[in-house]
Amino acid sequence: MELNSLIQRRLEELEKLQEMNIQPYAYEFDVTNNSAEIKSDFEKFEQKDVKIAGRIMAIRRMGKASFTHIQDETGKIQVYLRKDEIGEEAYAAFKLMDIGDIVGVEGFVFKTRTEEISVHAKSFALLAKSIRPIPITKETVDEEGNKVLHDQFADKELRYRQRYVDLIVNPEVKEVFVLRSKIISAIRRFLDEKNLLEVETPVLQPIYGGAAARPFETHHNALDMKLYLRIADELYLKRLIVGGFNGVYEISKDFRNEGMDKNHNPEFTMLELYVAYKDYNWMMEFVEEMFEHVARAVFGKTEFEIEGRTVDFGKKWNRISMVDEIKTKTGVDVLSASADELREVVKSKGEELTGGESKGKLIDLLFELSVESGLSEPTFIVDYPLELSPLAKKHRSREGLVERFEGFVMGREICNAFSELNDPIDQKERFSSQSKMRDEGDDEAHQIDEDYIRALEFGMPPTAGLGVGIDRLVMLFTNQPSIRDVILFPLMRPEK
RNA sequence: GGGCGCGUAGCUCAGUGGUAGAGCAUCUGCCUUUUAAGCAGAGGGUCGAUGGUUCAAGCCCAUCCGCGCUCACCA
Repeated sequence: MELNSLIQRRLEELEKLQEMNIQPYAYEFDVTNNSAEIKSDFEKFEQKDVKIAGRIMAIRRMGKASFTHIQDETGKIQVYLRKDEIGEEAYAAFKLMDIGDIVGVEGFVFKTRTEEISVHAKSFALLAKSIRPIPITKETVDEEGNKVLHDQFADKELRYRQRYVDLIVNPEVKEVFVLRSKIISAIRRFLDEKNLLEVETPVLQPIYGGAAARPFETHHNALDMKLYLRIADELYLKRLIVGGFNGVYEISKDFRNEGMDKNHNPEFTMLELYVAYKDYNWMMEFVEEMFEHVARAVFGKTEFEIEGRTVDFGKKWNRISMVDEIKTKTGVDVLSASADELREVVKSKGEELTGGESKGKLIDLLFELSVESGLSEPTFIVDYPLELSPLAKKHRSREGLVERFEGFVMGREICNAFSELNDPIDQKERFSSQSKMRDEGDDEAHQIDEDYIRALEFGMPPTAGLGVGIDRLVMLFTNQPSIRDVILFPLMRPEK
């Protein structure tokens, strides 16, 4: 049947209900219990009165009695209604109910002949009429006791565009977002206990910085000025370290005007944190502790099955030197090699190059080609080429490197950290060379932030900094294949 | 941006050039412990869009739109 006529029919039912003096959009309902607690503690509830509310997900009418399943926030429960008990009028009204309607039920808890825990209705109330049909999914149980879904609402486009429908009919989706919320609060609790201060820094920035990425641009009318949506929080948070906070963090959206795929959404959630008087060695242990804390607090365990492999966050992470590992895998000493020599090696790996790549970029490529995909265990890649890291401090003992690490799990980058560069003279030089790269056409090179230099000139203590992509972290812990599966409303092209 | 694939009823899908289909959902009737409830009947379509080939297009061709997977770009 055509959608409009399905809606039309429900609108007619709505009118009929109004003629029966039933208000189809109620103001409140006194809910006393939810489906999960009734089912998990049946002995306590048996024969006791409860008031539950939720969405009708299935109706089975059998003349003068009916069964319906209603779904609340915690799950589904069956309701049994009899004409001789709820009355002629109420039963007539129930006949006008549809799948999707939101109702409240008062009744007592019992088990049917087939042992299903149910609510035997004494009365029911329509709380909100649904006039648009929801996708119908049905569930059976196979011989081995597994749930089998029929006609599942599966169109990914519709699921992302109409997430509200996805959440109604695909309960495992709701699970993921509940876990996401719990993961983020576990992180907050951990950081608060470590005496870090949660702060908020500008989303709208006149100069963007803190990462290599293209920004979104916007315009402020009153000041008639161009503004950028932040690509990172980094430079503002470090200004706060200059200002005398010993530890700060921010969990917030960043925006990058770049491609979209299963690891990238234009807006995404970042955790950044900075701690004074610490370095990147300290930060590695901090990361290990934080991941273990989240694993235990949210999941009560440290071992996870991810893509068929076991990952244990209860153990120390591997630590691998970036340049040493490249040398082990390829025999190339990237520090002594010239850019041209590296270019040849990368080409021999079958990579196509444009010819304009910097030495740092080539090292990064070589690393990706020879090492990165093999990193399934939690691993810190340590000590990056200076060219790739304009905000990180030079390595205390190794020429050409900075004190930086990235954490990888299952071959995916999950965090990025360094001993923060606090030498204003050095920082100025790094910005200058970034500026040269911009002039040479690298539109992702950093802008010069004079005010940030000024802040460093006042003096910033030695500081360790960390960035964690929260969406990717959630993907990891919930075993979801795409970033769109951990973002409630991922960016989509407009409809039509 | 490249490659591959998909787009048919509200949902899940079949339909390989000759009268648009199935299950669920919807509607009518029967049915007081059912459960993918059952039985009997009925309605429901711009086959993503536009153009082309053909006597004839859901099907073949082209272009466009949207989505998915993948590669590239990108932390």
